[in-house]
Amino acid sequence: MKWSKILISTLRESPADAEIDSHKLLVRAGLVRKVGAGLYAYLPLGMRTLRKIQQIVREEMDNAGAQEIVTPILQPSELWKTSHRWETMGANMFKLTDRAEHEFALGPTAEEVFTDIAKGLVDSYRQLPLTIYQMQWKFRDETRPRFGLMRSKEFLMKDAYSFDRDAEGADKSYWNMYKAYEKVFSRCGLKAVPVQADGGDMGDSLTHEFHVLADAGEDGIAWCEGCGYAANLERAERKALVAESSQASDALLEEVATPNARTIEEVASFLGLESNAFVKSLVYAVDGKPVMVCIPGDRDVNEVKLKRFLGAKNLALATPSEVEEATGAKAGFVGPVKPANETMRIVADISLKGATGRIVGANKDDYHLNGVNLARDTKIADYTDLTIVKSGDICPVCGKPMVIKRGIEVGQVFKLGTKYTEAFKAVYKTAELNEKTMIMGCYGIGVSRTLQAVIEQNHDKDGIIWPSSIAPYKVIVELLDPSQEEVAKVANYLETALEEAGIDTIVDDREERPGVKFKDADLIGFPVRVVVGAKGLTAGGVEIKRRDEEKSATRIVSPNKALEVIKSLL
RNA sequence: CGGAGCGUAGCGCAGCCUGGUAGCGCGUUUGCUUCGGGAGCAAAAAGUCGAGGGUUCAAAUCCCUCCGCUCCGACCA
Repeated sequence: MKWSKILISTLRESPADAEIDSHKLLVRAGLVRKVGAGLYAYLPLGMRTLRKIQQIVREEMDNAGAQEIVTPILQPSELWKTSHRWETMGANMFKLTDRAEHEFALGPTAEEVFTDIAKGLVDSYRQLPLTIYQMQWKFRDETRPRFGLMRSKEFLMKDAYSFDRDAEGADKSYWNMYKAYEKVFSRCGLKAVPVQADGGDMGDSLTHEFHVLADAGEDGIAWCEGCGYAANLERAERKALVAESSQASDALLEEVATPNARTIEEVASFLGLESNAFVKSLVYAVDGKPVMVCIPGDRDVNEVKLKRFLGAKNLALATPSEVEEATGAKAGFVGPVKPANETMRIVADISLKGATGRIVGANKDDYHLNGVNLARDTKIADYTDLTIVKSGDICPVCGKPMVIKRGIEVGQVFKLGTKYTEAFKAVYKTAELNEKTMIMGCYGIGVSRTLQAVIEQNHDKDGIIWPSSIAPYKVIVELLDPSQEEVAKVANYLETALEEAGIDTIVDDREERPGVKFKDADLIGFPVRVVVGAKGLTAGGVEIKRRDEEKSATRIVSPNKALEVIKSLL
């Protein structure tokens, strides 16, 4: 294919609205073009790579025994009302009505549709297990789309759903998909690591996310170099060590005036103490009731863990007036010792169990309490893991210190149990003629996000470095002097030979100076570059080099040997 | 949704404070020269200055309203 016949437009400068390298390169290399916030058009080069990723996903799904179907983007509200997600997902969905006032959503995911299909089409245990999947555009009303394709309102997702007779079968389906995902990402040239994740509203607890480690990632991951433990910070645990008391355990309660010192740092510097001597107390509004949460002063609450532990539907920090009503003091001076609302539930982080000699808010403006023994002085109902893991925390598996990394989530596998099949009454007949509810799993890959993640993980200062499996074209032939007959002849010969060998090739036949062509080739990142020019031909042939090699690695090869050499480099 | 910033040619920006006929670089088109890592010269096309309203003899510039975009935060099956 000739460059001059393809809609390619590269930019010398980065677009002003791009922050991270992969986003800048997507636009500069002419792969996509922004249509609106979180909305992108895929241009010919971007489209080619997107299709190659899709093809890899498709092949691995098929290899894993999954069957491809496609379901409508426009989904009737009834399905969502059946699972009650019309309300719970509510604001994240694009909802619309037709002229007859029937309600619809643009599908943000498709558990409901697939469950409904399984309910309708699966009658017998003989039809199970079944895994069906689709690749379809998904829509989510993100409050803040960002980073190009990374978080957009419309994106391409592969979603698969498994239906099994029993828990054992569901387990098998889960790990089958898990393995297929490892293959997908490795074939795309990505180093993606599976990490334990939180199930959110989706179902029971077994779930893994596949992350591409990158500083630009939006998720934090606790990572143990020692044993390979990896978990999303939403879920990550640590070996909880009860922090040593900085003061005598039999210290008596003492009220200290701390005027205008609200934050832990302010009080600490006021009293000349370390922040971990403090117990941070926060009041949450949990399904309409106040709950106080106590954690070590140098830590943060993990609201995901808190929400799960409390079994809460809605959870948010209490408003200033709610805080005063519950404790009798303004935020900054609240604590677990005798709050105004004596029946308020108080929960504490596991690392505070048995803690003594602490400082807490006194539930009285401008005062704190020193010498607090939590067991003696408070009515804390539960001690459980409620904090966000920090760098240096102890791995719950092997006991070594962990580090925090950033990751881009490119896929997730979930065990759903019967959450949807029960709601839809998706049952099958067993051999004994009983009715049984199918056990479900769901498995997603962000196809368009994967495209960008590959760039984030494979680029340098000059541009993208495509893995050859998903490059828009595997080979670029730089025809340096299109007007010179001999040079053009060699380039045409190579184009034909490569295309006949099934290798996508683009010939840069533009009337541009060599420097421009080299810069563009590096920017777009074709895996192999073949330079055809008078100088090289005089020196013995064409010049071949991989994108990830230095200039000095260039090979000079006679045109009739070029195909062989190129194949060995892909 | 809270906080901050931006909107001027396809892209990147200046001009705005202090109102007076719209500018620069890149890209595009034409011609000549050049030609191995983003060439030079000459010429040209391209903008209702985000939209609407107001103040003024006069508004890109001052005021009001709205819209869009970006960043930080909250949110994120």
